[in-house]
Amino acid sequence: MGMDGSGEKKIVKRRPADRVLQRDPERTRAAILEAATKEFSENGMGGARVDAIAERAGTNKRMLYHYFGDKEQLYLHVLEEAYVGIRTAERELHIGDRSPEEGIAELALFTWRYFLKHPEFLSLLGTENLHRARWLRQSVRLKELHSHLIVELTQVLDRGKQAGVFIDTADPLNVYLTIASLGYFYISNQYTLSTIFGRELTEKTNLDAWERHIVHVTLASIKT
Amino acid sequence: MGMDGSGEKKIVKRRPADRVLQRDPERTRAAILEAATKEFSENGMGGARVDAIAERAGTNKRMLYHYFGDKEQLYLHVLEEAYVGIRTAERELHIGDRSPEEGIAELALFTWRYFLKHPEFLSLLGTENLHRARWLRQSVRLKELHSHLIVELTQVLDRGKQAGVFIDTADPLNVYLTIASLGYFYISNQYTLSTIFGRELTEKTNLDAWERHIVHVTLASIKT
DNA sequence: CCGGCCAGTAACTAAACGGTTACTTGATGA
DNA sequence: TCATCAAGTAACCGTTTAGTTACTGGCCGG
Repeated sequence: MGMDGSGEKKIVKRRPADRVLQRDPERTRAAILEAATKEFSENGMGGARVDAIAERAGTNKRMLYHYFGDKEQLYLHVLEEAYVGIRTAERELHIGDRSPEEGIAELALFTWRYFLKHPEFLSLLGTENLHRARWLRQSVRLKELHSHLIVELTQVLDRGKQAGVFIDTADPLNVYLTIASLGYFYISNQYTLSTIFGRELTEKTNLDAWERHIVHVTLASIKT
Repeated sequence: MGMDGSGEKKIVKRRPADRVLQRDPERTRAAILEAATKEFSENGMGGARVDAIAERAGTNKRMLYHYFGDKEQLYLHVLEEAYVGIRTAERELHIGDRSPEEGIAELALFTWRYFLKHPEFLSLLGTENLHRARWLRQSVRLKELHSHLIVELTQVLDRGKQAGVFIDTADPLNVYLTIASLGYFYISNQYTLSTIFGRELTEKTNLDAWERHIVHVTLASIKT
């Protein structure tokens, strides 16, 4: 909070509390991006409405086009921001700090909890895949934003193999995809699943049970 | 083929080969449904275009509204048809015929291969979940079309537990969701995954490897 | 203190969209 | 054989949509 540009000089800017809605490019830009994230994740690319985004952001279409060019570029920014979000969070994670088994469990827990906390990210992934990664593929920003997890995961698995606790055939990408699969499907398909099986999957007890299940399955699939 | 209504009576209908495109309500209806399945699975509910469906079906909008009411009802028919498709295929499956382990493996293989063969079903599931199962929930037809697999799966698991090959905590729904997760995620997210990991997931060798992986993971998670 | 630039507004436009109307064509049974 | 009704066509309609234009107002450097 309280960012006031490059170095506070002469006078402190007076900004009366009763008129917060003065000019503020960064605030407006951020508001549009947040509103767009909601709109796109709730309605997909085809269902999202530019007018709705402007209204949700408390501004108007002109600003949206001013800052982001057009609907597609705005969507791309939203998608990029979402990827940056999970990659940033991943950086806090150090799965090599403890035992290999604990490391894998930690990765599974992190992924599951991140998905659970950010359903809009899963929704955007779904939209992007519906369109065959049309925008992701043309994103220069995301091309240089790889997940470093595969590297770390490879090391953890190798340590586990040498210690004799993991099977030799355990593959890093497979482990990562397994964890992601179990988390993604449960959350993104909760509505059809709950309807068909007549069981509320988002109840606390069920969520906790699935969390334990993911860790169990992942470890069971690679343990000797 | 060769369905000619209720009982062939007096004369065989002459239908000259050089004028196939005569009146044929069933053909037109089916063509619209097929075209709609493609359009909805490729573009989602919001992105699908009624004009595009009519054109793909080789007919016009009037017929579409004639047979299905409006866009939403047409979408519901498409969704229902897709569910009927997988449920019908499931009926061929008898996972209790052999050993418990083979039964589970068979279920995993069936699910994976069905998903692989019918990506449009996965896409429709994605669209439906984006909209929080809005249409699925209001479908009377699908309410009485449960998967019988959970029942059969319960029996197979019980037999395995009694034989001492499966752990006592193995839960039918969890097993089913595990299998579905691993298949669904790999296929529906292939585009973003391939882009990010720089590896073509749909290459034959990778598909085969993942098929084996699903069976391995599923069994490893429930074996004693 | 003021000129130019940028944040912000609102009304507008052309095209696309879902859905309808007015009409034609062809099969069928009394 | 012809009245009837369903199948099928095409042009049309009102609304919504992404994107634009013409304008207002605040702020900062010279």
